[in-house]
Amino acid sequence: MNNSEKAPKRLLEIYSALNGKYGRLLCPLKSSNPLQLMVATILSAQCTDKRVNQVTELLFKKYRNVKDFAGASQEELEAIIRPVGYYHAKASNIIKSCRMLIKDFSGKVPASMEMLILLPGVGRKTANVILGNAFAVPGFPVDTHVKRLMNRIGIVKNEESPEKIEFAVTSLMPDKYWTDFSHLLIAHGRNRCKARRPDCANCEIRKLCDYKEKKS
DNA sequence: CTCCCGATAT
DNA sequence: ATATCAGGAG
Repeated sequence: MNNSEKAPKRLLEIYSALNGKYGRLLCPLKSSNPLQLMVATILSAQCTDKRVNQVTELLFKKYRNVKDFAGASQEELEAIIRPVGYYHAKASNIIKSCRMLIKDFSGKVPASMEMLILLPGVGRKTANVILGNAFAVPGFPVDTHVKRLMNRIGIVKNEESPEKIEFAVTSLMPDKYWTDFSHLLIAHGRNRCKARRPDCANCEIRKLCDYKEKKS
């Protein structure tokens, strides 16, 4: 018994309390391969996964592989992804990233953080989504939900950077839990611990959380 | 730090 | 009308 065994206790209790409450854990982004997951995750910035999935259904019929995306017309790609917002930057990043995949990565999405974040439009959050969901490599993506919940629960204080939150959680929890834990936090953030009107009265982890709902 | 940006909920 | 959504780049 040492400190490294005691430290993860609180996060593992949260994990256990949430596990199974939101059905089977699935990646919210519909995709059937690493390339599609990379594209879908680039599109997901500041947009609901529901809308991303609506767009990708059409998108993946028109563009079926890395070469299709690398040779895509900027205008045609923008027209398809427009509903997700930031369409100019996202279309540009997808085309540039796929050209880089062909030029520098043998046409394949790399399975390492250092390589993934070299791709335009791919930061640590997107890279961790790809690692965890496409390659089964341990990754803990910190999105808006994870950031909000980790602050409310009290794992971190006062809106620390996503990177600090990522390192705080990954240092307190065995890597085998990271990907599933991120899915649990996202599901909980969407259904219960919402940004606007958190349902603390019915919260499964009320006892494990520092946040108290304000009564107006 | 600002900017990028459309669709939905409140 | 405003806040929010699986963020990232300059």
